[in-house]
Order: sequence, then C-alpha cells, then structure tokens
Amino acid sequence: MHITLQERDDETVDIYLYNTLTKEKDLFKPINEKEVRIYSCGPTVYKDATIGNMRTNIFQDVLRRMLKYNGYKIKHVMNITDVGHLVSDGDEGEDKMIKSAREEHKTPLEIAEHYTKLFFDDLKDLNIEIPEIICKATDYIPEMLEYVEELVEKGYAYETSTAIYFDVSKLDKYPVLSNVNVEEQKAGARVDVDPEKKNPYDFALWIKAPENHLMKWDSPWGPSYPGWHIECSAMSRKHLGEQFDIHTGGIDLIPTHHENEIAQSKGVCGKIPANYWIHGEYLLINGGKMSKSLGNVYLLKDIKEKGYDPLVYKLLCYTSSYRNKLNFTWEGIEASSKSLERLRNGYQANKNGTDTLNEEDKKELDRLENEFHKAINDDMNMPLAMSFVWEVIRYPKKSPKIAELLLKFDTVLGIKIDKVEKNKEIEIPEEILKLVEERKQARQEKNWTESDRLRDLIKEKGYEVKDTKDGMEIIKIK
RNA sequence: GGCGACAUAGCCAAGUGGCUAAGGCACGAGUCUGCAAAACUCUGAUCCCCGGUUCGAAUCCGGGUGUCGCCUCCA
Repeated sequence: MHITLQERDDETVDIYLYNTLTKEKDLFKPINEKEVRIYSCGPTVYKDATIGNMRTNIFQDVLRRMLKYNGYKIKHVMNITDVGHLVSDGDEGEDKMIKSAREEHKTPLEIAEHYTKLFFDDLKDLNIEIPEIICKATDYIPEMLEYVEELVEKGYAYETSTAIYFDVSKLDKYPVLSNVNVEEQKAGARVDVDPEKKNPYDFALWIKAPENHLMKWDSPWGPSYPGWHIECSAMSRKHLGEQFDIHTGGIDLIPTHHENEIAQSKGVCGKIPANYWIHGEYLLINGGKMSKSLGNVYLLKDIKEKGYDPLVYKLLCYTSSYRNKLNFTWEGIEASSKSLERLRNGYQANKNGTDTLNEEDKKELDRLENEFHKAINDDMNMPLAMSFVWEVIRYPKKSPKIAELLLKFDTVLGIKIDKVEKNKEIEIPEEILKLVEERKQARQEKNWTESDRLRDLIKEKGYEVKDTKDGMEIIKIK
C-alpha cells in the first residue's frame, strides 16, 4: 500500500475540472508545475453567512484538499468584501455595509469585524482550511485606484457626474462566461439606469461619494469609493499576478461579478485572469430557494443548536456534486448524521483491529485507494468517492493499516473521521447519573424488569442509556 | 419575454453507448445481546413519457410533460 502522502510520483492521476469558460471538464494543468494559485470570492461581511454560503466554501475546501492530495502546493487568496458592494448589482442603492451598519446602529468597521469573525468561526466548525492569504478590500484602496487609473489611461473607462464606468463596448467580446446577447438585451434593459452610461452593461469601477457618505477615500475624482468588482481584480493581481490557475465562487457570481472581473482584466492586460473558472451550485431548502421572505434561511448555528456536529453538514454536501443543486432537509441532515457516526465507528474498529492483511487484501485496498483518487480528481466527484470510502469501512478485515488509509482519505474529506465523541458525559446531571447507577445495580442482579423501568425513566427525562461492551453510554436525546 | 439546469428505487444520489444500474439514509428479515442500542449479513429500481439513431441507450438526437433557477438581492 502507498498510504503515506508524498510528492507527486508515478501514480499521478489526471485531474479534470469543469470549467465555466469552456463549459467542459478540462484537463487541469497549472501554470507552475508545483504550485497552484487560486482566487476565491469571499464573503461580503454585512450579515450572517448562511449554510448556502458555506456550501460554496466547502466545495472550495475540497478543491484545495484534492489538489494537495495530488501533491501540489497551494497559494489560495480569498477576499473579504467590506466596502463597495451595493445593494443592487446594477450600481444602485446604498453600500451593503453602510446599510447594515445603520440598521444595527454600529459603524461599518464594527459590522465588518463582527461578521468576519462569525464567518471564520463557521469555517473552523466545518474544518475548512483557511486560505493562505486573506485580504480585506479596505486594505487595498491604493491598488484599486491604480487599477482604475490604468483602465482610464487605456481608454476602457470614462467619467460621468456620479462615477467612473467601464466601457464594455471597447472589448472584443463582453459576456464570455454566459450566453447573453447584449444587443437583444438592450431593449429590455433596466429603465432607471444612469443616463450618462454609454452602454447598459457598463459598470461602475469607482463611485463618487455623496456629501456625508460613511466610507470614502481621496482620489483623482474627489472623495469616492470603489465599485464591487475592482477589489477582486486588484487584489488577485497583487497576490497572484495577471494570470493564475483557478478562480472560484458561487454560480450567481457568473453573470455580473465574474464577467466584470474578466472585463477589467482584459482592459488592463488583455488577458482573462484565470484559466479555470469553477462555480458551485445553489443549496435549495425543501426544493426551493433560500430567501428571507420565505423564512427558510438557515445558518450553521441552527444545525449546531439541534445537537448535530457541524461536520454532518459537510458530509451532507458530499452526497451531491458541487455542480448540482443540493436540497437541504432535516431528514437529509439526520441521514448524514447517522453516516458520520458509522464512518467514525468504522475508523475506530480499524484502529483497534488486529487482523493481518495478506497480499490479496493489500491489492484490493490499493484498488480502492486508486478509485478514490480517480473519483476526487474527476471534477471532485464526492458522491462517487464516498462510495469507495464506504467500501473500505465495510472491508471484512479490521486493521490499523486500514485506519491509516481512512485518515489519508480524510485529508480530502475533512470530516475528522478519527474524532471520538466522549464529551457529552460531562453534561449529564446528577439525577440521571444516580438513576444510571441504580440501573447498573439492577442489571448486576439480573433484575431486568427494574433495569428496563429505569431505562424508560431515564428516557423520559431526556437521556438515552445504551449498554456497550465497555460499559454504559449515556447520550442526550435531540 | 430571454437564458439555463434538472427529471434514476420511500428519501438523497453516482453514472456521459456495452460487465449483474455505485454508495448513503429509511423500511423489512436475520446474527449477536437478558431486552434494547451498536456492529454485521441479506433484501429493493430497467432509469418521466413518446418517437428516432445503433448490433446495443439511463447514457446520443427530436418532440412532449414536469420541477427549479437566473435575468432584480443572494454563495
């Protein structure tokens, strides 16, 4: 077996990634042989991140982990948007940060700090690796300004009384990711667009600030602030250069944010910044979209409050491809919760296993390891990959060698397969412990009627007692 | 109105022309155990409908039907 993680060797398996640019699964070849450079559009920190947001972060985490499994080093950049993301993507309305600040009676900075912290708490709960570089938009104002000035110099931008706009008609092709006919769409364009815009699809690079605007900076155009798209272009160029390997985000970012990022990049250097654009699909709630008006917005906190390990949600995400809509239901969470428990039990069984593996076993486990590898490399086919994990879990022999293999799989899965849940006993109240002790006594006396009565009584009080070969196990009923 | 996705066993879901259509959860049967739990074993689908291409299709093409998403805020 070759269960130790090592440098890329002769067992290299090709990686295929579905690329929104080509609409195909493309063979992945990084620009640099050893290091993959990734940029991910991170959160706008004006409200709680939903489990939908987290689904995107989970798929990005799997991408990182899969690449590392293949021996690559990663340079992953994620931005934190703390300015410039307006309520409407049509460059209208107020800044989300400012709106949130007003509503919560805080400063934009306080809002940003608050929600940034919550965001990272969620990542930690989900065992999501933190990107190598995290960058806040407000820390890169000079870089953004420079970028806009370059676009103005090169003739891709123009000034109106309210903003500096990008002129999409200067590009050879404007929407490159989606099939939209700009000419046809012009007729139905929004009515209340800025009449000074040259083309309906022109977007704001830099916005002139009204008198008492909370977040503004000095610029050649007076006190002003950045548009939403410029931050990603400026920060990705700063940290990853004009061209890097992979750009990720949620599927909703395609038509506006990512098209505009590409437009900016093409304007400044004539290139599409990333070779592979990977987008995660939506999470649905009970078959429909998640929205505030339907009252079905869930946070990771909600899952935790029901007593589930947050990693149950991560495992739920693995039941479907990141490119398919995934329907969130509590039934699904319960199913994944059972699965996680069984995976962890299976790991422990192997860790304590004493079977010796013969050549045939090793061959079969090698086969499963290889199948797993092929599955994750095939555009992160986690449902398929999981089927091989289960085959390893169900393997008739139990051995620490197999536990090692499962740990190797977990470098990609990140579900803490070696976690042992023993912490719950701490919370058991005195009263219950007394009943448990009485029941233990009854069992020793083989007084089964009394023993069962006490078990029922304990259950009525909200705890479940199970007899295992290592003694009694008490858990709180959800 | 424009663009797009999806439709596989009770539920979730893999599968992109050809071995007996993965896997998980639930249900049922059984082994084990004082019983229960856990663990383990066994059990289920011809792939929305119609037509076509092909020696051969869940997989390709055409036409339906249905569900959902985007174009306006959202990962």
